[in-house]
Amino acid sequence: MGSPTSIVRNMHYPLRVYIDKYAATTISDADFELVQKAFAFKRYKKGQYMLQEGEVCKYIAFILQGSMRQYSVDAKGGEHILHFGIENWWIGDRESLTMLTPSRYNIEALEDTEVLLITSENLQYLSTNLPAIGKMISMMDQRNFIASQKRIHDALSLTAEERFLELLKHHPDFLQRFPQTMLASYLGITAETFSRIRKKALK
Amino acid sequence: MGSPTSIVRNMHYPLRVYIDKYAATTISDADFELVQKAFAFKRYKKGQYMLQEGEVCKYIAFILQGSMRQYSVDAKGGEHILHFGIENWWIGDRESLTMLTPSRYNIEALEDTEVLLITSENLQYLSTNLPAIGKMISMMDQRNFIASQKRIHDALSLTAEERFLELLKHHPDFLQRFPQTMLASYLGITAETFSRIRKKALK
DNA sequence: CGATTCTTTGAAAACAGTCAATCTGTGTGG
DNA sequence: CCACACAGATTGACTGTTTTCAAAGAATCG
Repeated sequence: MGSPTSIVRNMHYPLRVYIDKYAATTISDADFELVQKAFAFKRYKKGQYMLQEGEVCKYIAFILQGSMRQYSVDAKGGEHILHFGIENWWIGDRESLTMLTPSRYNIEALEDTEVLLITSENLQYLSTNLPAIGKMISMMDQRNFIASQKRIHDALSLTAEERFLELLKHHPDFLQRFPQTMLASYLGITAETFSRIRKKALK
Repeated sequence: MGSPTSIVRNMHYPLRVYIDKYAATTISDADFELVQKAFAFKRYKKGQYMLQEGEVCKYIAFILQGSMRQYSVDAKGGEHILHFGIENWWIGDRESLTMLTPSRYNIEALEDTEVLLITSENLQYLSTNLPAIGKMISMMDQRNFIASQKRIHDALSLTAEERFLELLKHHPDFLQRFPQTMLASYLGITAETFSRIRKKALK
């Protein structure tokens, strides 16, 4: 029999912490065995794509290490970043995953990245059979929704400079981690405007 | 015993249609009895508030008749509409409801409005005891999330005119139903800009 | 009707985007 | 180790879009 550490210290451990945190319970070793089996480990090299526009998204990823961006490309070729995924965040196109429709998004690794992938079926299975996972998913949806509401509010009501300051406040780490061109795209402004605002705001 | 029509034709009927549609099942009469008991009917007069900033949101509402707006007020007193609720849509502050935190939003009836209210506890209860409701809620969350993603994308990548055209395409009824000042606020532009864009786009 | 709110229009100012040039840092191959 | 290429960042001048302020006209409600 494996000692507790054989479960605690494995590569799925961050996911276990995440589940316990958002389901507000402690998942049993037996249940977590099921969870582990439902997720597949995968590495992406920097620049590699987890999803490309037009494909149907087959997995949602839990990021163990590294980072990814989810972005769309508009008619004029401009890229718009909808979401950055970092450690202990999820990334994937939920719409495409469950509706089985072609995705409008690209998901690309920004660094060498390690993730745990789960299919829609497995997620559904865990969700209906393990109450903790059901709870976690509904919390996840809710957090996503709340974060989206804030993002909508900010995008519609704040100036570029105010949005920059919000980013600085809530994700100061992003400033170190991602190139400014991408942060600009995330805020819905040009790289030039980002540069000017940054200079002005950090004086 | 009531005939089937006594269930089918009552005021909760639109909710039943909604559940069947989004849970992709037919809910039994017995289960729907439970649902009916969990919801409370309420009328709001035009201009009346279902929620005011600073209060904790106690209910989510399913709109039977009429319309509402959910909006925030910024530091300079400007109003920003996050969401319009009309027949067969939900309205409420999910964050405040489940976190029990004071809401940043106001929810106001724009017409005389009839709703079915449900508390967080009752929603939780139905969700865990009636599979159809659990399914419906997760679909609801997902639809909300997808709609939010689109709204973020539009707010960050489209010009005011393009956003107007999107509104015209997806919610042409809104143009008739809500004053332009509110539609402008929903799109994140001023009433003056809305008026000019409208004139230009509808020529 | 009168009062209020909503809509339109005009002119000036603020804001952000575009285009183009330069600068910086990084990594690669010679 | 240097030179070069490349991607990202900065700066300036200009353009275009949206806001702001102000005033007048239209619609709605009590």
